[in-house]
Parts: sequence; structure tokens; C-alpha cells
Amino acid sequence: MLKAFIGTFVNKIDAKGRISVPAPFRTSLQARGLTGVALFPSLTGACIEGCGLDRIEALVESMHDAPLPSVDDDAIAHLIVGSARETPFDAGGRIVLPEDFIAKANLTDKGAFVGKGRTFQIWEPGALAKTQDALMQRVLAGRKAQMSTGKDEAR
Amino acid sequence: MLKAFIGTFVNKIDAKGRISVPAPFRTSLQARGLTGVALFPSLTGACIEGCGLDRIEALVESMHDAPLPSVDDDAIAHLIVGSARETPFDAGGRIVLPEDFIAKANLTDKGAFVGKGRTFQIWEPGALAKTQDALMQRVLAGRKAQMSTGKDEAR
DNA sequence: TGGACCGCCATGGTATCTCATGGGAAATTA
DNA sequence: TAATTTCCCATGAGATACCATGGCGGTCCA
Repeated sequence: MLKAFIGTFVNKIDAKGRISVPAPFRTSLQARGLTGVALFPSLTGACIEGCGLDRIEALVESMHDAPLPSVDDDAIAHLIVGSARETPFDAGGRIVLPEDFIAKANLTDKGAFVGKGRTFQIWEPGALAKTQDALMQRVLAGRKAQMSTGKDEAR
Repeated sequence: MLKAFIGTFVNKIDAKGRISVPAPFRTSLQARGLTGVALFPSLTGACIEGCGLDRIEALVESMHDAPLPSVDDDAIAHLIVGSARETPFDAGGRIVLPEDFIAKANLTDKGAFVGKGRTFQIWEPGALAKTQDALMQRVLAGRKAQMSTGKDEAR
């Protein structure tokens, strides 16, 4: 069964760059036999992407095994596989965030884990709020357009 | 077996933020093998949306599994999956409402569960009454407009 | 038909345990 | 050897699992 990453959890980042992975996320990962997470800088926003190491391996398998890789595959190889880092849990279920990832996500003393189903992200809480507000505006604008046209495309 | 959420039930919210899920709703959920509910802030009104966790997982499955998600999928992931919270039943069939959800829905000491078929909502009883009054006015106005134009778009 | 009994359900309270977090010792590297 | 990193233990607050109670409604029996 695929137990998805659901919910948002804000945890503290200590002086050593450690942060507790939310228990529900950890449970989901450990159920798959994983003892840590895979992290890489997000391609879409100022945050860190996280998932199980198995997902990275699945990504590798999905790439065509050709002597001359496609441009897309090459990009994925560089931007995800190449920049990903494996971070194991400590006894208390924490991971150590790499220094350069912390910098790219503008993290300071708190990190917000956002479940996105198959993956999760780690955000600076304030930046997360801003990003979600913007997405909310976008969704509401779409809804308003529906009302004025009389059409209803809701699922 | 009753599978849809039907009816309105007002229950008490105690000091710990606990509230009893109406027995008919619980029965419906437990019949599907669920041991709790999934909650998330409504995108459209000042209330909490509720459904079975299976519905959220289905949403995750419906999203395209790509290294680089579409903006729409990203919005869904942030505003629903990321904002959702899994809340298990206690022995008495209650759930604990997250503090921030209580705030967003302006809940104080009572919560009104409103069945909406596949999902349900939790409202502050006064706000629910106002919202339903407004909807009633809207329906009546539409009906009146139909009479004057002679058109009938009723389904 | 009236009354007593029984069971379900909402609600209040308490004990237990999990989880997030801090600190330090051991190991590793430069 | 000094600086970092990794591993492990300690702890307290907060969450959750469990137990208890009372009220309402329905049912069964006299």
C-alpha cells in the first residue's frame, strides 16, 4: 500500500542542522523498509524536496538506458539524481540537513514539512505561507471565472 | 448500508478540541475500513472539510507522477494534501480538531457536522445558519428570475 | 397502554506513552 | 590534535489511548 505523505508539520532546526522528521512521515518510510530520506533542491521553489530513496532509484530506472541520453533525461540526472543526498535517521528520528540545502531554502531555525503525496517538501515557514497564499489566489480566481460564465468544471 | 454523509449534527467541542463524529458518519467510514477522518480547511468557506483518508489518497493517485509537477497539481498538493490532517477516532468515536483549523473556521464550543454526500463540513453553528440563509436567498432569486423570463432551467 | 429495562451515543476525566528536542560522548577526518 | 560529524541517552511536554458517566430513545413485557 502506498501510504502518502499528508499534512504539514513545523519542527525546529538545531545548531547542528538537525530536524525531526514528522512521525507520520517516518512511519510511512519505515514501512517501506527505509532508514532515511533522500533530499534534493526543488526545481520549482525555494525549498528542499524529500522522498524515499526508492523513489530516486525508480526515477533512474525510468530513464532510458542509452549511450546518448535525451536532453530531459540528462537534465533529470543532473538536477535530481546528481544533487540528491541520502540522509539517515538518527535514533530519535532526525536527519541532518546539508548546509548548502539550508542556504538554498533560506532556512533558519524552523522547517515546515509539507506532505505532497508521494513526496514532501521542507520550507521556511514564512516562505511557505506566501507560496500557498499565491496558489490560493490562483484557485479562487479560477473559481470566480466559473461563476461568471455559469460553467462548473469542479470535480 | 449507508455510504453517503447525510444530515446535520451539532456536537460539543471540549477544552482539548475534541468533538464526537456523528454516529452515522462514523458508521459510514468504518464500513470502508477507516479508523479516522481526514480534515482540511475549506477553500470556499469558513469551515473545515472532512472526508475519509481514502479520498485524499485517491487524489494523490490522480495527480500525474512526474519529477516536475504541473502548477495545478502543485496547487492541489499544497492546498489539500499538504493542508490536510489525519485525525483518528478515540475509543468513544471522537476526533481532536487541530488548533489552527479551529481558528480558521471560527469554532468555539460547538461544531456542526454537515453531510454533503461524499464529504462533510464542520461549521460554527451561527456561521452555518447565515451561509444557508444566503444560499436560500440565491435559490429563491433564481427561481423568481425564471418566472419573469418564462424560462425554466430546473434540473 | 404504560412502565421498566437495556443499549447506544455523546461527553468528561485520567494515566500512559510517544515524540520532539537538548546535550554529550565517541568516532572520524583534516 | 583540533574540529566536525555521528551516535546514543535523557527529559519534559504534549498527545492519545483508555476508563467512567449520564442522558436519550427505543424495546420488550406485563
